[in-house]
Amino acid sequence: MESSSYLGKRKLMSGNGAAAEGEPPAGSGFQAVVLGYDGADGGEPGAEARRVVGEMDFFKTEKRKEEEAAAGAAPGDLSINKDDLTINVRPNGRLNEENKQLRNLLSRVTTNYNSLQMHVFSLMQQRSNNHRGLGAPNHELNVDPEKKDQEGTTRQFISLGTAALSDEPLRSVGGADVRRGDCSASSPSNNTPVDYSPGKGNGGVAMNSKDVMPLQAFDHHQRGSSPEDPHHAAQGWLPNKVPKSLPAKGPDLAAPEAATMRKARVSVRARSEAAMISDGCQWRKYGQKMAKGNPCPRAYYRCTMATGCPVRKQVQRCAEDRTVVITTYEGNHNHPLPPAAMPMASATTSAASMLLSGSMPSSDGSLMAGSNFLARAVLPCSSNVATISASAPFPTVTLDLTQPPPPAPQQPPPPLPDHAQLQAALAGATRPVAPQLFGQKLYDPSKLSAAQAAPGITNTADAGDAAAVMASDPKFTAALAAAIKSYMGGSSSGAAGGSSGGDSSRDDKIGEQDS
DNA sequence: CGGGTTTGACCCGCGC
DNA sequence: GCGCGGGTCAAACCCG
Repeated sequence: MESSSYLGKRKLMSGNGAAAEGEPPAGSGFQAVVLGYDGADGGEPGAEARRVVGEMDFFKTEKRKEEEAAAGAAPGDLSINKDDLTINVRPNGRLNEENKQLRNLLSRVTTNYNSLQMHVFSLMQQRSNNHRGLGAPNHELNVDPEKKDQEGTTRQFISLGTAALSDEPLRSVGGADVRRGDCSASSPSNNTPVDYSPGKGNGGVAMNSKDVMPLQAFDHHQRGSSPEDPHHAAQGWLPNKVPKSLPAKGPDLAAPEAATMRKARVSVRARSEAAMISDGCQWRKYGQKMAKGNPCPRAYYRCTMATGCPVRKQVQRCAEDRTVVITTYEGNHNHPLPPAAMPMASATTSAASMLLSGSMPSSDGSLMAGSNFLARAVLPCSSNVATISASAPFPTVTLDLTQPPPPAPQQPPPPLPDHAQLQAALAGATRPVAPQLFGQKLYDPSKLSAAQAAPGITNTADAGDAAAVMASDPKFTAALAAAIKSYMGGSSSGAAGGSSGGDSSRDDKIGEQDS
């Protein structure tokens, strides 16, 4: 194992080296989560990272919702207010804990939803500006770069909040001793304005509304798995073999659950001619292998945005339809997240976290039922986009963006000129929707050309933008949540995870077919 | 020359 | 115990 990581040796040697594997940038105490960095902008991580995005305090809103939910909830009650939607669930009394989880779930979903929508909004705005020239006269959305930056930062906060929120329940899931009641304390939803200074409740990383946002992760392996294992903590990314080969890594460490959580994956299916969709992150290919049952090779990538980033992803074309690229994410980033990577990051993070929290062994039917109900109520627009693989070894959320969307749920069209195209993008994510219009450039139009002219990075332009689009799709998140809920319900009813098979990303999926 | 990719070997878990 | 398949390693190679 002392081989450290490949990255450490090869690429990160300078900073991390075999010896320098002190600790992940974000520290091992908590897990910063991010998915993605704009690789297309590639070569300029610093510059990219420096881009500031706007800011908007969604946490307050989020917190308010939570508070409302909590306040309105008499002991034994769960009241959830979302806009005009009110859900009252009256569990059997012993579900308080689960109520908390539900609230967290709701928060995550809601926040993520908002985040994604904001991002889409931003995309459209950017697109609009780009097309009309940045000086588009007093369009209400046409703001100067600085303001844009602020907005972007806001978005980051949003996503950060999502991640942070999503983290807590996971901890609950992960450890028996989790600080369940700790949720509010460690999440950004404190009284104080969002403050991510180091050492603050969320174990945070100083952000100061600048640059990229570190996200707390749903990935527990580092935080949860073994604080007492310095190597792991320092390692950054854990070779799969580690957990596998350490079955009893601390008999007292709730190994099975931890292992399961650690392995949660989020798979995204999208049509793309490019070899790989760009999700805003920089990746380094470290292997390729022919997978059984698929003539197309599977490529293995590792995030290279930061030393020791544990995130990996697999890219493979679908055997049945080679126009479909299946990207499977695993792990959480341990470094700040650039704006361009936020959509995918938040989506996948939420997906994994929801899945993980939902797969809680102690879950009983009532929780499942409640969750399902919740999901359907809050996310009425969910379609059969998200599915969850019940096949072992690891729970995998599959977001299928290749399928035609169901009858379009009415979405209040933003008063934007090019809204039609965006709508199309959101509706389908099936076609290479105006790929050149969206994507990583959104936060800094001036970088557009540079970004596009950045070859040599494992990133592809068109597919990448398409990915950004799909990741921005509210349905993306909604369907995901619904699918997870559905999955959870199925699991609780005893039909859980009953399959086996080779391709973990495709077989035996329990999908969200209704709603 | 630095950084990324390729590719065969190796390790490990799992099923038979 | 053995074989298979997934995942990773790391030397060799490629490229700008």
